[in-house]
Amino acid sequence: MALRKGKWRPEEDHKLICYIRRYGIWNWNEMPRAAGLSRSGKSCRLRWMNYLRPFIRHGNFSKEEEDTIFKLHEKLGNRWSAIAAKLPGRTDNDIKNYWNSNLRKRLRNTASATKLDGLQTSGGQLKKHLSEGTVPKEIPKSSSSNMANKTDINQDVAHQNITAGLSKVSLDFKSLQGQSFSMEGLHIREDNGKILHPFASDDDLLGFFPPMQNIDFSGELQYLTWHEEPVYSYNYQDNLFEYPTLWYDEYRVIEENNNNELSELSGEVFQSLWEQQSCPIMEDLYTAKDESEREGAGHPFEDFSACYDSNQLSSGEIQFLWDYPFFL
DNA sequence: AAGGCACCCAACCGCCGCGTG
DNA sequence: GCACGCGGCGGTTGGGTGCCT
Repeated sequence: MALRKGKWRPEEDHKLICYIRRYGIWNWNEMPRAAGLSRSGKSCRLRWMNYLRPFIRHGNFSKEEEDTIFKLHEKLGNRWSAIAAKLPGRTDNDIKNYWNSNLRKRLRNTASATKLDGLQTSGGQLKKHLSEGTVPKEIPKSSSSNMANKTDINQDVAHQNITAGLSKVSLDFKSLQGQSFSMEGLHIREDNGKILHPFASDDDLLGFFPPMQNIDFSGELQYLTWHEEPVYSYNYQDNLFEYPTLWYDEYRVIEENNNNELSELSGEVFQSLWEQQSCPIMEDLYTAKDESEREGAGHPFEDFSACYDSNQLSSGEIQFLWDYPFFL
């Protein structure tokens, strides 16, 4: 099949995010096929690394970030990935683009202004910087205290990234009976002996699942983002975990009333994209198993039923291991 | 209104380093 | 030591958009 190129469609993003959240990143070249994507592995990797993975921010570079980029670029040159490593949430591609479209231009202006001033340009320093495109911008002294605060915040974010790097939860199997939970904070809900389905209104104990038709999108749609929140429920009648794939949508609608006043409406929507399907939780346990057991399988998890042992489950401990963090 | 132009940025391409057999 | 495959990186491209004439 011919590989698709160009802009990523929303449904392709859905597929990639869903796949990585369930199975993690195991091989970029094989992944597109397993995820049902007609994309190259490189394209998938790029899309994930630059746009889809958690904690990515786009646009609106702060003054502190700009200063940091200038400073690091002076020190490191065009090593965008090294610069990005110092700016949590920013990708090398974003920084590179921002540099090429904004900062470099500003730098040139600053450089010419300096030249015109006829001021001391020590030795061939400016010439060297200009040829390398690395003329440093002066860092305002007044920003030093702000920088210190920013650094602290960034360190916190970095710490969050590290601690979220591997999600691991152990639970006694029996304690899960009759309950539904998600990996995000383990939101446990009693189901009174019924199999939970988040869209069944009588199960909506916390009011988290407004039906789609009650959401008013009549205003100008400012943005509509989404992320998947996997919610498992354990069906103890059939001794199966069920894995209804959910999409947790965040939306924001800006509306203008008769007085030309803008008001904002925001909220959340849960939506199930596919039929609820039975899925032994072992599918995820399999991620922790020996790589060699996957050999020969067209898909690393297609043979997950081999390690599904209900006897062991009903008396043992459930352990969830994820290669990738769940979104906070 | 239409064409030309510059700019932005998402995505592609080619190269390189590293790990593995 | 060598070949190969994969992932990462930086340079570059090209489509979309907005501004100017």
